[in-house]
Amino acid sequence: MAARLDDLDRKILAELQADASQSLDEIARKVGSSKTPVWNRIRKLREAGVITRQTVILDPEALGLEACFFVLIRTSEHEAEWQQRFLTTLRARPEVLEAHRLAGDIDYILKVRVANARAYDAFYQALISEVRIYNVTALLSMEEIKSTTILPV
Amino acid sequence: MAARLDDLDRKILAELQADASQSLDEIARKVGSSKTPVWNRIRKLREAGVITRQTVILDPEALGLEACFFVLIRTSEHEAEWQQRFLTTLRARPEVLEAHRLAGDIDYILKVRVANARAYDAFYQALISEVRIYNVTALLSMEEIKSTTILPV
DNA sequence: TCTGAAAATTCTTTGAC
DNA sequence: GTCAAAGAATTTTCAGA
Repeated sequence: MAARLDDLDRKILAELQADASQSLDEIARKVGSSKTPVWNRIRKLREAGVITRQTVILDPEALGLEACFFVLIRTSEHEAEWQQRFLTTLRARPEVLEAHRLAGDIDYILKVRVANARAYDAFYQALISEVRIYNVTALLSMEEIKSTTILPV
Repeated sequence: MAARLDDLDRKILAELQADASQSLDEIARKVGSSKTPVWNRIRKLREAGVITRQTVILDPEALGLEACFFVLIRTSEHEAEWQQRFLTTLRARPEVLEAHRLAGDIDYILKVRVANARAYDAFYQALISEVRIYNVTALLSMEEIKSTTILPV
């Protein structure tokens, strides 16, 4: 699964992660190469699935999404049908930014972005009405110390 | 802090979040407008800080970063100096993708991406050697059900 | 695989409505 | 604020080394 990347690939990925709006010329200059090779490598990195998509990062506060919760979920249900419904629900909800199935006594963790505590409660009520859940702990973020999409390459 | 956005702004933001490599013409067509107004709005959304940056999303697996941990941290220290050192440490560590200060009995949560369990342990040892921490619980992700940077607009 | 240049497309600005 | 057009810059392709 892991792609074989050389030093030039890594430099290009670092530049693209830092700022994807840079021109090819600019990236080529910074990584010490020229336009065509950089362009060919980016194309290959896309095809190989290393680069999945290009996007803009928005400021949640500027959109009025001022509350961030991490939700720890324990469930007594472990049947395929239940799990399928739970997954479908999570994927359909735009306020759920992350969802992971965990090892250990906590079964799932979610990261949820909403306008305020009331909006979180609406989400919570909707969730437990759709799927049976044994235990839920919501951790409210007071301060976002760090939040990055930049992976070390 | 929250910017006033109209329907056209929201449509543009949705398109940019979905795929920032689209041309202005394409975005304009999809949102039912034309190039110049779309361009002006994007510029204003940047200036207003709604759009913070443009980036590429990479596949962590393709980079060999196959382990994802959520780390729950309790500390007995609440002095400014300790907190400053802790924050600086987290921000400097590229494997820490998210860090939040929480309300409640758990003080901090981190999201950490590493190659494997051994790499996580190296991170953990480095962290506790740099700052005093009372209690740490690591939750290992078995499956990434959802992971998106797309905020509901 | 890289270099360099040409062709095609897109971005950005301008001025009229 | 919108539209259309034009100049500037960029992306993409394609030879040749």
